[in-house]
Amino acid sequence: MTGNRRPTIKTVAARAGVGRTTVSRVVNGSDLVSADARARVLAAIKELNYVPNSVARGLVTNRTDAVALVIPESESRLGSEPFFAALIRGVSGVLAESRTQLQLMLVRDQAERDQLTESVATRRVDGVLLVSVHSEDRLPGMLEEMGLPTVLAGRRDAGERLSYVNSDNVGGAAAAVRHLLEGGRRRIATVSGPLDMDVGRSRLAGWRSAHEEAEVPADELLVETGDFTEEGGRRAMRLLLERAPDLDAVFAASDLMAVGALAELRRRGRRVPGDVAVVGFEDSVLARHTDPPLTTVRQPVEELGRTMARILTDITRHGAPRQQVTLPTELVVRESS
Amino acid sequence: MTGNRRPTIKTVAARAGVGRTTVSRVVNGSDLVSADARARVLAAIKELNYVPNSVARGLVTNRTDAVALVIPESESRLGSEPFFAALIRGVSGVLAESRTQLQLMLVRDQAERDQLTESVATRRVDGVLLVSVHSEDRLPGMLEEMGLPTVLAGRRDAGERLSYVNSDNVGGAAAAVRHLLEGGRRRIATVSGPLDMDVGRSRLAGWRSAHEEAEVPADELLVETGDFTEEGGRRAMRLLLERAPDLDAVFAASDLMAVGALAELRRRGRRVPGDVAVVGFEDSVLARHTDPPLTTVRQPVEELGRTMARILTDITRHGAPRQQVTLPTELVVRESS
DNA sequence: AAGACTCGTGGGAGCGCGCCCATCTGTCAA
DNA sequence: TTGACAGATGGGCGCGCTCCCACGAGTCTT
Repeated sequence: MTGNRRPTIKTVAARAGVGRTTVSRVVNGSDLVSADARARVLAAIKELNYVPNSVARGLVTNRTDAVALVIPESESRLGSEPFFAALIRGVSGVLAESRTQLQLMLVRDQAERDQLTESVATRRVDGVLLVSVHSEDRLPGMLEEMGLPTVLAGRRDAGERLSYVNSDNVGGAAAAVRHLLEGGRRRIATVSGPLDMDVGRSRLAGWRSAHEEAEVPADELLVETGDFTEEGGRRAMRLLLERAPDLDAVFAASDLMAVGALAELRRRGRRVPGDVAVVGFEDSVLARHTDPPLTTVRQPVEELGRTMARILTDITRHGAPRQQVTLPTELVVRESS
Repeated sequence: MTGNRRPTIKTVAARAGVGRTTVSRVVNGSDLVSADARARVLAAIKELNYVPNSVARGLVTNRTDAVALVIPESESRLGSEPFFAALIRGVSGVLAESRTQLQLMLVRDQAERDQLTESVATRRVDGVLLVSVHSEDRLPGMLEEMGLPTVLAGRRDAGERLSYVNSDNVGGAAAAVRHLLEGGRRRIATVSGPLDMDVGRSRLAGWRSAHEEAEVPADELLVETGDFTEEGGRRAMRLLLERAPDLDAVFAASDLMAVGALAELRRRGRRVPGDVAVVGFEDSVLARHTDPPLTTVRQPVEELGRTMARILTDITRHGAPRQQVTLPTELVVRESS
């Protein structure tokens, strides 16, 4: 059984008594084959246990049936992980349907990021999914310039021209703040995300717009920037408490930062939600396990992954044009508010 | 810039005024090239922005410089995710060094699993990393039979013949139970993992051996099987409490099951660690965020991933023989015990 | 009955690359 | 001067596949 090489299309053709082309047609589902020939070929394939060599096929078709998912390692650290796990799950599900391979690329530093362009240039993938792009990021542009279809998770800014799938960050943040206002809170602080990312700016904009809408002045003293990590949330909370001891609520732009804020509040002896209400963003697994369970804005991460994969597939397989999609978010009220 | 096709080795050869072979030699680092020719080729490569087509190369070398990481989707659900995230991080780090691509394959069901063999047979990868294999799993054997180097995370049973990297499950579990015994506990229950997995059996064996060693009888009534999920941990805890209301400690074979156990204990009004001490296994991010913070056995997951990747690379690149490695575990005492 | 189609079929060419082997150049010893 | 040899170089070939196009056999039309 072992020892002799894998059968090629030639072997199968000989076995079935037909030409290579006919075998190729059967394998690729062309209907320009007689029932008789098709049957013989299929039999031969089964007997020989033939599997087409996709590398050889890729050489001539100039396609690989694989896409890359690029994730910056620095931001996948810590508990941001649930986000990536859910994303991968969504992406993977859709890709499996279209028999497309998923190349995972964790990018640690700039060096690896540069290398990425090259690695992608060797035509190992038909398209790229890009996560957490910063505003000034040049990678997406470079990829498009190379003619490689690209879909972003989130956008670089409001004027994004590439394909992307985004959550309704403004709407979600506004809903969170509105909820706090309705609960009678008036000094609502926010731990924002990095302001060089659209997701950070948008969630902050939602915080502002909800205040505006309710005609409650938004005090800029109540804004502190975090970096989406637990430690960043803790640090921001500390600064906020020092600056505005009278705050009665916090909207953190991520669950993980909310966890940090909770820890700092506890350390300072502030009760949640008694003294200070806390709301996060994402509804990761974390949110159900904090003490108290965290009110948060649910972001459909898995659906986001699915949509990204679907758009990319549409582009690579069917030549579809660029698409920009925004998915709705939803407030999940638990006990921290 | 766009429009004209990517340069091939031929283009570069013409540009540099040398033959294709010389370009190939330069690209692949052969030293049978004069300094002069090498310089000209390198210049041409830079000018034309040439990147070798790895698909074409793969066709002739019969290598892809890619490996697959296969993860059963069912078990990556819920909060088991930290494990996979850390594993991926470790694997990815080592692979990046050897410029190897990582194909991620989430396998949802048996159908996809069958398809996997085929997909792997198309020679898109040089080797396979396999996670959470059950004892009767035939996939590893099939892969090896196809001549595809395979490294397992964990082993199928004590007599495993394939390459694997394992944690010291017996030792870790024994250390956990020993710790509980030293704390004066005498009725130590355990929520085991699935017994059709070596990891489940081994951690249970550790529970037994620590009892034996301390000459404390191990009551089989205190054993209940879980499935590594939070809900499974909750269910097992419920059954244990009904069967043995006098238990004063629980060793859960995973952090996630420990979380479930904690929830059930709280629901029943048992205080932790006052009434019942709880110890988990893995030391995932979860463990630091439970209430109270969870004592657990640390498993070096990222190192496990690194080691797997290293072994696989040694095999595919240098023809190294099979290797079987067991990594040490370490008890991390927090407040739940 | 002969042209005009349609359908099924298969061989040749070529995708971009690495490797084998023949060729060429220069150097050194006899 | 000649032969031997090492170093440098390039062309042919083939990896396994898809696609183009030519060809034969049957069917339909006028």
